[in-house]
Amino acid sequence: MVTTRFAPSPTGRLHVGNIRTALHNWMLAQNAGGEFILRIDDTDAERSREEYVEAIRADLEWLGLEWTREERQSTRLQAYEAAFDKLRAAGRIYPAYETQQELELKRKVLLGRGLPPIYDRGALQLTDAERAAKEAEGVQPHWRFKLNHDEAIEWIDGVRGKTKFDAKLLSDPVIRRADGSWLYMLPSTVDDVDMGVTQVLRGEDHVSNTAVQIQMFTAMGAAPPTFAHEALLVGKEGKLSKRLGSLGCDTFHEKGVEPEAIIALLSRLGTSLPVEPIADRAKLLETFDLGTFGRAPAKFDDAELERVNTAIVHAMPFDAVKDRLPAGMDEAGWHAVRPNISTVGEVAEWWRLVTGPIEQPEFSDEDKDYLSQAVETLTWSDDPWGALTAALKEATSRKGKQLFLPLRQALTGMNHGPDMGELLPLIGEEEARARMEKAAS
RNA sequence: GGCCCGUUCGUCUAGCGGUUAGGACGCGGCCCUUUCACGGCUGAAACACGGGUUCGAUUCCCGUACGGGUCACCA
Repeated sequence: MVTTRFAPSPTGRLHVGNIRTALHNWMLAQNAGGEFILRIDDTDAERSREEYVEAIRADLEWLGLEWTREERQSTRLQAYEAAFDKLRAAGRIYPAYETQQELELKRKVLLGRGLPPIYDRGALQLTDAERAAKEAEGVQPHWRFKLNHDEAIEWIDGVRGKTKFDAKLLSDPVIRRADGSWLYMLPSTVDDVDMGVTQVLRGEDHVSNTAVQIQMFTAMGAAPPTFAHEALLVGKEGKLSKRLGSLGCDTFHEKGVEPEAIIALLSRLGTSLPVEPIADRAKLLETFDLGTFGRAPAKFDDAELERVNTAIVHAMPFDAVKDRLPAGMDEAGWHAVRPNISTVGEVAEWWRLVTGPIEQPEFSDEDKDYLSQAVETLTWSDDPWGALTAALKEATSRKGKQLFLPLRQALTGMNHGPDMGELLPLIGEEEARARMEKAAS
């Protein structure tokens, strides 16, 4: 049984980076017929907001990434408490009394001396008397997890291969604040154990967290899940997030981007597989493989998303869009207009040409004569446009642009647009006649 | 600054000692077409730099440069 999870903290909307890891975890679970857990990491009561929880659910639903289980860290406090007690009893958790300012200073000093800014374990040197003194002063401790410096940290990463870490190069992480609230590291580990998570796929920014958490799993007597860390997404300019962080589902929604376009792009970007406008998830799922993931940061480009979107829209069947089309637009209308749009929202601009009213340009006398001839020539059939243009070609010396353009302008008011052969039957004989007569007068 | 990862056409990448360095998207041209789109054909376009190792390096080793990540009482 494969179980994956997506664990956002509800402090903002989902953005491309989030969406990507959510998607990949979902795909992993789908391909294995396993579970995909949505875990709301809301231990930070200050920053977590209920509206974002709802937005995250709505975004995932919109993307079609349905989860099989939902969990919430704020409901699991007693589990963290139990793990904390157990680890503390085992000597793996110790109290520390430094203020944040002190820690920052220590880091600055180390950095200034060209040393890695690792916590010096000062709290471990404290005597019982010193600790008692701190407590007497009313200083409440925060708590750190004590890493085992002698234990080699090693795992086979799903995308990076064999990965090693030296625990001495890591700071003992603070896992709990003085006020009793929890930081990311321990709850996440406890959850992964309790919820039976078997595969953790997350961004490269978590590799050192993984090193720490592997020791936590071991300390809790649990087997760690398998880990995979994908390279991060960078913007077109090569810089991380900044702009990417603001590119969320809401933005895409507003711009008329189809969820399928986002899915198609994000499931292949940064892999050795080509990005293709594939709307069929089953196909995407078939080729999804962590082994194809590159280790270099992948560039996310808006323009590429737009291209994928356009291609996907051009291939969308009527049934998939009919609920979003203007009233009265049928399948024939959709097929006529679809090649001219890049987002579904744009159909309205073109559909207007069928329903009217339209605004015609001024025609020269010559064109007016031509158009009145066209009105007389017009006959209605399965293919009125073909018949009309063929007859006019025969009867006049016009050809090419001269032949077609005045007709298009009289019928639609535009000099470009959807295929007239498809458009004319939709406009209808009566309306078409009226438009041409008006243009000719 | 330490540690980790990376650097192949514009972009995403294949490559795993000898290849005309392949593909996809994009771009140019031609064909089709009233326009756009689609489709077909075709073209331009890349191994960061410097040293090794080797008969031979895109591929292996070292260094340099550049980029990314991390070293939080954020997740």
